[in-house]
Amino acid sequence: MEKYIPVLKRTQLFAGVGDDEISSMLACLNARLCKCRKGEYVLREGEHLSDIIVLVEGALHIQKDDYWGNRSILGRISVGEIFGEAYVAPESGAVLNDVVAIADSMVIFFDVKRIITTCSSACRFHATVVQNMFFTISEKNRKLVQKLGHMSKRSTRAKLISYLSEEARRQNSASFVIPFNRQQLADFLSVDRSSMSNELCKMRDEGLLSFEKNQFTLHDNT
Amino acid sequence: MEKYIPVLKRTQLFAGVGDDEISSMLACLNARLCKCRKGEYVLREGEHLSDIIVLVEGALHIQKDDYWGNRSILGRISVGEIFGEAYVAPESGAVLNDVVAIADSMVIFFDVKRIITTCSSACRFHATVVQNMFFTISEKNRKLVQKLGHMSKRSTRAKLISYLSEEARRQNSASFVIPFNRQQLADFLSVDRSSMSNELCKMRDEGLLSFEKNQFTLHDNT
DNA sequence: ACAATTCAGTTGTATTTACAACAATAGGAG
DNA sequence: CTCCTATTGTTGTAAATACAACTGAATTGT
Repeated sequence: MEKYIPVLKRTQLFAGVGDDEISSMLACLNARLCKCRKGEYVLREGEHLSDIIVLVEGALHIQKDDYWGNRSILGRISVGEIFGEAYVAPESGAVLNDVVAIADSMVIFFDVKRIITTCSSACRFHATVVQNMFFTISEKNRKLVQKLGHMSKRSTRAKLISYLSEEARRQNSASFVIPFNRQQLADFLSVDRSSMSNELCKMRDEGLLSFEKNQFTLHDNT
Repeated sequence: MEKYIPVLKRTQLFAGVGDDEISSMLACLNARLCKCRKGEYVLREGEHLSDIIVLVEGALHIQKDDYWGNRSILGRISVGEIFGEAYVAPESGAVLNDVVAIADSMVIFFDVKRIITTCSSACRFHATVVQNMFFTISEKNRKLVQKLGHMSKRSTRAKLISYLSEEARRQNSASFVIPFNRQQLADFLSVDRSSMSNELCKMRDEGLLSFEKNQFTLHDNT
């Protein structure tokens, strides 16, 4: 497990914690290293979970099969990311998605109870990790709320307006760069790329905004 | 502030904590009571926040104005609920929505740093509150992920299938009751009620499922 | 029993979207 | 330079949705 300390050090969860401290915390937190070959399940829908998991090698897919067996891929987990944090509350019930290794992977399980129950004294940085974990989940929460705000709009245009308004505000400028190309933006907003491209051009022709590649500018229409 | 201890006691945040302990924690956590008259802003978009807030009287709306000034109401906060938890991470940036009192209200602000930094000994239940807060946010997170899963489907039918499959699984039965009427379900999935009703009936006619009022049954189509 | 209200389903139409297919452009690799 | 690919915009059509208006059933309150 020691092998992965440099990786852990770069995660949000262990930010500000030194190598030695991480090493001692691995024991304190009852960390368990787990190898998953490509195609194996890290989490299976219906399981109950009381751990937070960190991916330290490889890559994972979050996927889901509906009642009739149709599969859809909801997201990807990359090295350094944590997952499973949404299921650790006693009342949260079973895991809702499958998590599958799409390459040979290594994950580390941390017992949540051990994390939130600050230990006596042994590891000085335990409190830091608790804070890190809290902030990580808080930040995830914020991103989810934000995305849900865009997605709850009915039309492609409304979704675009919601997203672009947000970015303008976040970057504090009517002119800003987005971190997506057209296909990625369409995927992010769950709309068809060509329809979205079409709508963007209509909005441009109406004078609402202008853009070039990933650079957008919103216009006042006062 | 003492007046609201019975309310606080019933919140998720203070579950399992006695009246006396809550009383002493209010000081320990640097709780600040704040009165908001109807129409006043509890949080304003763009603010920075380092507190978790509990509504103890009244009701609030979460709302948002886009770049061009169009307002939309994203949700309602009722007595006992906590909010603001998505913005307390140092890297999370400014608040993204306005929170407005729709009735004369009372809210209590808790400094997050005080909560996650467990104090020396004074309040025995501090650790319990930390765990409660963590689980509350974790659970919120789970609900958001789940809803996002439904909302990311393109068609009304796919959204319904996603939602109903989930409920069937959660209640561990192909036959189950949903906690919404048709209008509420449509709002939840961000679709038009009549279109949804139409689609539900089509699915019923195709033999995919059957329903009566809020009781749904999914059929195998093997 | 009666009126009023809420709720679910139905229908028709105008609008919007998805989808497929294709054109134009830019950038990179050989 | 030329080929290849990725990206974006464009168009037409079929399908799905929103919207408005209405019906009928169930519920509630008087």
